Amino acid sequence: MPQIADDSRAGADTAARILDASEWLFAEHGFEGTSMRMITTRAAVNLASVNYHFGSKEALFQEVFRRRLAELNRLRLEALNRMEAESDGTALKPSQVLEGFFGPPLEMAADTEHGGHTFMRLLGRTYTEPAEFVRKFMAIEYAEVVERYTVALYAALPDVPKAEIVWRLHFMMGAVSYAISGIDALALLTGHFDDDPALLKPRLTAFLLGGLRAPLPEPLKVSAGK
Amino acid sequence: MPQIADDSRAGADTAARILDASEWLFAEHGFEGTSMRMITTRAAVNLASVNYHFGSKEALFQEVFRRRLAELNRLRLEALNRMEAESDGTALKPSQVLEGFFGPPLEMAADTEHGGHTFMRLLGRTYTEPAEFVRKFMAIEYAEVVERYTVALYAALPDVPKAEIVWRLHFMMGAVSYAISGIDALALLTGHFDDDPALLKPRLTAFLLGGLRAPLPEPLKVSAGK
DNA sequence: GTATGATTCAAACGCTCGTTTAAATGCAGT
DNA sequence: ACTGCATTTAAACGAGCGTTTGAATCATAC
Repeated sequence: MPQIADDSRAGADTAARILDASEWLFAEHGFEGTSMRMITTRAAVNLASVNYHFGSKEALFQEVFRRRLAELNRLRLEALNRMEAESDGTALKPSQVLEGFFGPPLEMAADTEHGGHTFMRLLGRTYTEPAEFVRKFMAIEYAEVVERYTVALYAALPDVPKAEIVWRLHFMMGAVSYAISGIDALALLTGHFDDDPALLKPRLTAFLLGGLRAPLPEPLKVSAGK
Repeated sequence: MPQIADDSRAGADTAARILDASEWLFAEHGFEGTSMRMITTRAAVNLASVNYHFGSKEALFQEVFRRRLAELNRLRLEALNRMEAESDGTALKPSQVLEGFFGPPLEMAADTEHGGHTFMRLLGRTYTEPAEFVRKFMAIEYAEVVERYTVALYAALPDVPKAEIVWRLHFMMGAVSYAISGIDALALLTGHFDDDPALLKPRLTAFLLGGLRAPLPEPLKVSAGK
């Protein structure tokens, strides 16, 4: 094991190269489909260095998530804090809440130069890949952000039942996660997709806002207003 | 190799047991995470019988998809044919098109007794798992349904640019796929989810309709109307 | 320049993987 | 009862897996 996780040391760049290589490989082939030898070959480091620097393959996987998720959720909380400070106690608009929550991941997904896009693809597919050890870890990492943003959404949409809001947040996360990680899937299905990728964010935002503010479904209208 | 793929023969029930067992295991652990020995143990058959009946692990995976996807898309096309026959050439309502496209998978997902729910979880996670050999296969299997339904959506929403409709179909598929395959993910994130699962379909439909009919995003309004 | 401790390295560990083999078994039709 | 063929079975194959080992190498402080 290395002494400390310090960036200004000898093996620092080895560890970083492993993280970048494995991030891409995990996104491309999944956790089980990525072998240690694939990682160390791509990173151009010795096979044993993954275990030396991270302890195990599982621990490496978690570290890949930790460094990106921490940044992502920090940005989300910063945005929410800023908006709430500027609103003088009045409720935010739904579009503001959406921008705060989905803006950071969408911008990260648009960043193809620093691995952001790669990580968002990985995150998208990990939601549906229920590896026990990463689910618990994500629940912890997400807890504060989800709590803060659901409260903000309750206030932004006082007429929508809270359970409905939670569901719609769920639906929105699906649409976003899928839009990011599965873009080429649709290209395969439809063929023509020579469209400007910079338009993804406004397109998606408009769609999400429409869904979020949609009329309540019939079976709920009678017993709504919880 | 078995002579023919006939249900009324000696090994028919062995093949069916393998399909059911592997469907569940693939959904639970993914393709790479599921081993031949896990499958044959769960199906209570001999290890070699997978290769005997299906040829290889990959071929088994494809057969798991083929039997369910064929049924799913058959239902979708039937629904569309029926609705178009009853509409006397006038365009369908957006809600009808959505019901025809997303009704069958949602009902399949609600069926926990015949493996439908299991398969929809598997399908959801396979969208984001880009195993080359299954992507091409899905593209073929989906081609007709997507073509027919996009045309129906164009007619149902004459004011929305076609590119926008394709995008929104994409977003909707994400929301649905995620809602089906990732339900427990949200339960982990929020804690409380003792809600009636039968309400998923109306909730999701209301959300999708809202998104589908949302106002166009700002950057598009100027150059819209393609 | 030598001691010290972090890092890299080649090699090997035991294990599980998907697949193949050849013999055993079941089940017609005659 | 026997033949022919589909199916099942137990055993083994080579390959790749994640991890561990102990020695070689490097950087730094004296």
